[in-house]
Amino acid sequence: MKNPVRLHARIGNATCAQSAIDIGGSGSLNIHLKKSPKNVEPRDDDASLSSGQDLLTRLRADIVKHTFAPETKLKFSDLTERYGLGIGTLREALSQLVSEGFVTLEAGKGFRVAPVSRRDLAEVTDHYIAFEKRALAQSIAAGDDEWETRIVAAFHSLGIIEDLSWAERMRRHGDWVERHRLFHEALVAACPDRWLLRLRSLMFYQLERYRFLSKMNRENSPSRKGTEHRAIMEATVARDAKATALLEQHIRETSDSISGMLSKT
Amino acid sequence: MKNPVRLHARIGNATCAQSAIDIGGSGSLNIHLKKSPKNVEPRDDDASLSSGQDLLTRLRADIVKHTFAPETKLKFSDLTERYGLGIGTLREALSQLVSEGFVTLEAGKGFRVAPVSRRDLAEVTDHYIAFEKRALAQSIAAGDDEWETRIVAAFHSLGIIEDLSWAERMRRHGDWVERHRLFHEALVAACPDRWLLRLRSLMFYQLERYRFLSKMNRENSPSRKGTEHRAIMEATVARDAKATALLEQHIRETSDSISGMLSKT
DNA sequence: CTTGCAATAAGTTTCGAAACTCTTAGGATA
DNA sequence: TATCCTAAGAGTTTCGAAACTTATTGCAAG
Repeated sequence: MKNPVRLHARIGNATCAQSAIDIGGSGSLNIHLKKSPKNVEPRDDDASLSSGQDLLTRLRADIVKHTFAPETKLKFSDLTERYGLGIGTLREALSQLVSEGFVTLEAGKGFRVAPVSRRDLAEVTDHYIAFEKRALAQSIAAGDDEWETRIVAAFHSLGIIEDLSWAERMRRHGDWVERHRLFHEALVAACPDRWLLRLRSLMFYQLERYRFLSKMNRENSPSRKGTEHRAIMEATVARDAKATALLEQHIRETSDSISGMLSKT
Repeated sequence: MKNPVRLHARIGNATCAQSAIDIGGSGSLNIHLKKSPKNVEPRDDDASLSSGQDLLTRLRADIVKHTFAPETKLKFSDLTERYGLGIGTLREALSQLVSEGFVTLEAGKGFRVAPVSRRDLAEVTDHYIAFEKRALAQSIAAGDDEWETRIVAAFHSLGIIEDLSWAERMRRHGDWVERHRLFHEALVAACPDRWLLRLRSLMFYQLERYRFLSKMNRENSPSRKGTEHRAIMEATVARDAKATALLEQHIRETSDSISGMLSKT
């Protein structure tokens, strides 16, 4: 039970923490520069941030995935056991999630998962569409070869899962979520407006929480998604202005189907 | 040396009425609250926010006011002394400011005040204008008598300071900042889109940091501001659609003048 | 049965110390 | 002089316990 020596459990997994509000140019585009093997490097790769930042990613993912249902009370006694981290570290991560809108904090009553509603979904959808359309337009205007290539790669990676059978897709849903996010990030990666990317990212994660509902309850026209993604990808790479319209339609259709589910509540 | 009893220094009156610029130093009063087991003090006053949330406001205000210059390292040894709070509490507040974009965090290197730049100002300005224009339009469409009245009141309160002489205005600059914020909040208060208000607020505070630069360095056409505010107020209350155009011009002029200052850097 | 009110339990918030990391200074070696 | 190694110092990150607050229970009185 007791742990006399504090050992920062540094598991070597490469799940790097990408903050939803990541501004910096920590893009995956960066080519790894090989360093001389004889020299000692202060840090191997990009700073796999401290366990606190890692926790932020895990907590947000668990809320997005509805591991914690909306309005669930987040008790520290439960959280410390689940994540194996101290109270202070947990408070720090939860505070950031308050700023991002995933968690609410009432003085003296602790933290709760933020509620969901049809109205909230409608707002998030509208803002996300507005951000992503503008970011995509700017990205199309400014993107270079590397940007194009990354989109094609991300689309292919996503398509591998979308072409699977229903059962297999459900089994690898975690992968789908990750690759879907990377695909949309690749589309807008060349946008030079850092704040626009930041705001887009904020809304993306909010919407992802609703998006997960659709996967949990029912499957919505699976093959269609893949077709839409392809059309968006092709129009974008062709620098076709109608890419933004396709993107809007793609997002809105998904949100509308989710909104229908929420009405039952 | 040790302090066996933790006494939350509870200064018994309104704490946040005027955000005093001079917070540090030895200003902490030593109020001894004897805790008798029988006597309970349930109705001391309306319990204000926890000291942690209060700290968040103070820290943000100090960054906005350039009490901590951009890119300043925020050392806990300094902060604990200045705010009289523990490290954990400070980390919690700083984490939220990271999410809001006021502070950056590098693993192992601690917190720093986020940098400012001409480009960042341009982005923040554009987003803020877009948000506020939409929020104002929706507010005009949905506002009721109470909303109108609040705007008129906020404008009057702001005008009292703007009509003062230059020296007097500078002396009460803290009041001006507060009332200016309340005026703009009143304008959009009837907007039903919660996320739009949230995003607007985020950009407002970012812009306020830049706005403070203009006051610190030089005065920019003082009487004009008041005229603009009046025009915006009147158009809004009249539900005139050109209110948004006036608002945009008002914001952009301010930002442009600040941008000119930043170019020297 | 309902209400009021202690006493207890459950949970939150704060704090400082210890573990850990990064930087810098000093000195030895070639 | 330049380079590398070590150690001390400064600063950060984490953790759990103690102080504090809210919710629940138990019990007596109306």
